[in-house]
Amino acid sequence: MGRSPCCEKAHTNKGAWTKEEDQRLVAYINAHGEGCWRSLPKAAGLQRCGKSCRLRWINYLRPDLKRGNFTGEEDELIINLHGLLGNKWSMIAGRLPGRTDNEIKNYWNTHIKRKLLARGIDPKTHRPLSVFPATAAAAASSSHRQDQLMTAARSSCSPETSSGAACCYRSDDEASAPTLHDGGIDLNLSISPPRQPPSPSPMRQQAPDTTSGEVVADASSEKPSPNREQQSTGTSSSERKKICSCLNLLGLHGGEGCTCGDG
DNA sequence: AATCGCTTCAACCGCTAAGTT
DNA sequence: CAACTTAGCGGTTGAAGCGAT
Repeated sequence: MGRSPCCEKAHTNKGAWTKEEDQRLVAYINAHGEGCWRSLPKAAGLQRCGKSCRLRWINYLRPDLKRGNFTGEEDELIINLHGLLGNKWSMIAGRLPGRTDNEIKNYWNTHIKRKLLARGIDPKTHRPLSVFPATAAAAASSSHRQDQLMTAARSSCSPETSSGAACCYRSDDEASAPTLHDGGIDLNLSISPPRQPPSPSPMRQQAPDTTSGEVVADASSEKPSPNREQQSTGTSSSERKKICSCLNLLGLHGGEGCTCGDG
């Protein structure tokens, strides 16, 4: 598989976006809809690569984004979904309307990981830590911020939180999220159904409903092409069904976005 | 008030999957 | 069928913000 250069690096801006750039991008997408990110910067008069524009739009400028703190319910949902799907941030984001994969990923790394460690749960395996949390955290994490996590784990692992109760997979607000590590759910699942219903849009474009009605316009008309199945690697229908049944157990079954055939 | 260390998060990078030629 | 092209994903980075001292 060939790999093309992302963009002409010579004449592209990098770093933080300015207000003007944001305005240009929003104006362009409002007028023309999403799609064809490669040519968008030029058409919109932006000195950015398409990738950067796409990211900026998806993570920051999209009008349907829900900004602000995550709720306790969202926390638990993320934890549960992560237990099922692993680091499939885009799939997790697909279950949290108004949240982006990047946002969830950041939130996971900065808040939830620590929260789980404090509860005595390994954030990677979602199982109770069998050794001192900080040690396990260090082993589990490949991040360059291991030391920071360890520090955090130590500091937040007070006698109260590190005692037996902390190992429960329990929400702070007593949400009724099912327990994963002892609930009989197969934690080794690594694939999941598509997060969005298939859409007649270019390449792997997301379903319109995640990108707000007014903006999407007719992105699909710009470059009609067959559907592209969700990127999740080689998901077989039986695997999808398996995932769906797990999501069902969590009360998260995909409904229209589900491709397992169960609806 | 100044400095330092930690946390957060927007943005970048490298890579893969899948459509197109 | 192979090479090319493009969108999208996940990991990582670094600047900015913030609290502690």
